[in-house]
Amino acid sequence: MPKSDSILLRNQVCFPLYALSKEITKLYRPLLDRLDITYPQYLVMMVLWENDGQTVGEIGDKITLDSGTLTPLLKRLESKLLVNRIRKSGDERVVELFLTDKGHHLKEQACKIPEAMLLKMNVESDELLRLRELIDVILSKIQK
Amino acid sequence: MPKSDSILLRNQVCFPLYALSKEITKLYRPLLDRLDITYPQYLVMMVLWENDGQTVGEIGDKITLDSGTLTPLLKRLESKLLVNRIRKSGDERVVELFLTDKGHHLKEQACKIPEAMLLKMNVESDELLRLRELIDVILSKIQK
DNA sequence: CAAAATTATATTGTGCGCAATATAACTTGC
DNA sequence: GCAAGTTATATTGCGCACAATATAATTTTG
Repeated sequence: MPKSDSILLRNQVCFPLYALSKEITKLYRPLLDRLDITYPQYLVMMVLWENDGQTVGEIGDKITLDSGTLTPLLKRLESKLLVNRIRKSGDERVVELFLTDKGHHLKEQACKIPEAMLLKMNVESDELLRLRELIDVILSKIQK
Repeated sequence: MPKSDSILLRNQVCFPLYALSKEITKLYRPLLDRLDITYPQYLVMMVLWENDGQTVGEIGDKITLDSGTLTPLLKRLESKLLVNRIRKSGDERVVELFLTDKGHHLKEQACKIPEAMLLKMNVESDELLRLRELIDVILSKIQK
């Protein structure tokens, strides 16, 4: 590729990635609207469904979000009555997140989302698998 | 994969994509800070470097952003004296964007960014090419 | 040619995303 | 045991991202 072409949008690698990420969030939106949560909120709920009672920091590590994003997001989940934010006795700096009954129950509805997304995306599962493998390789190289 | 695993974060395909997109924006940031622009602003500038004098709508189509995002972003580029927003004579609804001299000159610095990013990402160019091909396939399927 | 429909951008409101900073609680060293 | 350093979350400020709506200009239609 001639050097003069390197600044053209169509030759960028990261732009399609940015565009695809946004497109997929848009595909999730109508499904998540029915649960009255957003995509980042859905990520937090998945983390808690797998393991209830995690701290803000543990959740943030898993979904790569910092407290500036998580604190207000978690307060919104609390105002929707999906989680409780409880300061740890013994170390008052730490806030632990616990699912409410409503938060636990939401999992039953959420379970249908992955399959619904596969259908909406209209993509071969083989392609998705290759995409994930490739992304995982690149992510691990970048993050170290 | 058992159905009960489908809601686990580690089994999601879209989460690594979301995470990688954010990571890459973070890699761009120090490079773009030197030009005093953000990643979405950089995308707009690339579109204008390739073809000056495009409308808000044309720019939005190319980088998949709507006027709610672009109008304030373009005003920020204008306040940095990188572009001029000029209402088209003959159709006052249309705003055309023109690079200033400063905007044109910024391209010379920006030309170094793609190569710098490749170095920072520490990824085989072969892998990046495969990633882009895969993403393009999936994007085209989703967007139709 | 005037009312209705369409088009293009702008505005508003909500929710991320993140850097920088603040605050409060805990731990360590002397 | 207390001052200094560290840790965990919270706050602030700015810039996207996008849905919903508004506004204004143009085009279409009867």
